[in-house]
Amino acid sequence: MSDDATNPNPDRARFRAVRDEFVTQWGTLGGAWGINRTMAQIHALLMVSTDALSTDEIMNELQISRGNAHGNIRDLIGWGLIRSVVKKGERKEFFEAEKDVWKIFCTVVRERKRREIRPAIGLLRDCIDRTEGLDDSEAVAFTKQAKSLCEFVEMADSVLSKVSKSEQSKILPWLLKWMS
Amino acid sequence: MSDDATNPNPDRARFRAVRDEFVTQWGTLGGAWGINRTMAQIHALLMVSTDALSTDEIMNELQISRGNAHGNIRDLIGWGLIRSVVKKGERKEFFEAEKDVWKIFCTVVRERKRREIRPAIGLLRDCIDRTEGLDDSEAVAFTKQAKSLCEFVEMADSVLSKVSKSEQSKILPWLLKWMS
DNA sequence: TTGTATTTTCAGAATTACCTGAAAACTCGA
DNA sequence: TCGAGTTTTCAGGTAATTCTGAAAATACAA
Repeated sequence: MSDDATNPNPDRARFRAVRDEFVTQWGTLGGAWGINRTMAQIHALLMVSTDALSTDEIMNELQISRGNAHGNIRDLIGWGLIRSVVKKGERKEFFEAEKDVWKIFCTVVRERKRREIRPAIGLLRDCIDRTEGLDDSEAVAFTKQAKSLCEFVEMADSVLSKVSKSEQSKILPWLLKWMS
Repeated sequence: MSDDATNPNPDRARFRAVRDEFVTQWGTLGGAWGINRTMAQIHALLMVSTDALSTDEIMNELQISRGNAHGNIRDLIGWGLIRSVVKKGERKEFFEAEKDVWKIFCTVVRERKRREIRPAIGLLRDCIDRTEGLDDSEAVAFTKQAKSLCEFVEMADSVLSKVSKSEQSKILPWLLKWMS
């Protein structure tokens, strides 16, 4: 009898251990960037999976509840980082992540712009509008600082737009050349 | 009698209202980027203050406890975003923020590189080392994806290093030209 | 329609992160 | 050395977030 049942490919076991550590740590890192830990873990898991996984498989791999898995999967779809796929002959939904790192980057940039950078610009412009011309030395200093911040954030916004809309093959050579 | 006591410069009151909203909202935005809300608020407050503030003044402005103010002030100093200054004739410590937006940006980039990007690179390299050459198709795919991620993060790290070490006056014109 | 598989929802539980306030430690002039 | 002013610490409390699990809703094949 083959020992596959009791002792399958040992390399697979070693791989699993590394993958699990990767998923866990990636989740922790996500936390530092304001991303829900579980959401980052699911994303990590799908990024390194060769095939699409069902909600149940994700629940099992990460040892989380159905509700938790479901919500974070929906959030990831909302971010555009994963998509649902159908497997023929299966009624379940399966999920797969975009694997291309440059595309992932562009997606994250686009969403963060929309969710956080735009609101920040709105806030700053509003603050400037409402304090511009006030007769108070502190107010004058405030407006000046708000304008500096606004200008900077708007510039960052433009740069990110350009970068995330361009082709990786166009930008990378530029950067590498410039960085030398 | 002048009505200064009962009705001081009304522009100052309007300014205060806007400033308070700015500080509050900036704190909320910080949350989305993994930054403690109070820390972001203190930073916002000091960024738009004309003079350095004491711990007690910060406590009063933000209505927070001494311990909370103290800890977050120390964290901001740890990030290099604010510094303590001495006022002659005063025993208290006062704090002021760097106001130059480009310098703030460079400081944040430097710290985030150190605290999060470097550890991410460490994790990825470790995962690659430990799965390279394993005889398992999933492991091969994992290693490949980890290499892509690692390459990307290392590139981002280099770019950020270059940008944050360069002069604003050198980078900005370049960016603006490139973006046109 | 009916039964089964699957997804979605959400109230309450659990966890985590954050904050408070008071006491201890420290600083420094007198 | 003393004492008032100031900073630091931290045990315990609070608030915010995240997670669970079971029930309800939905989808679909027969």
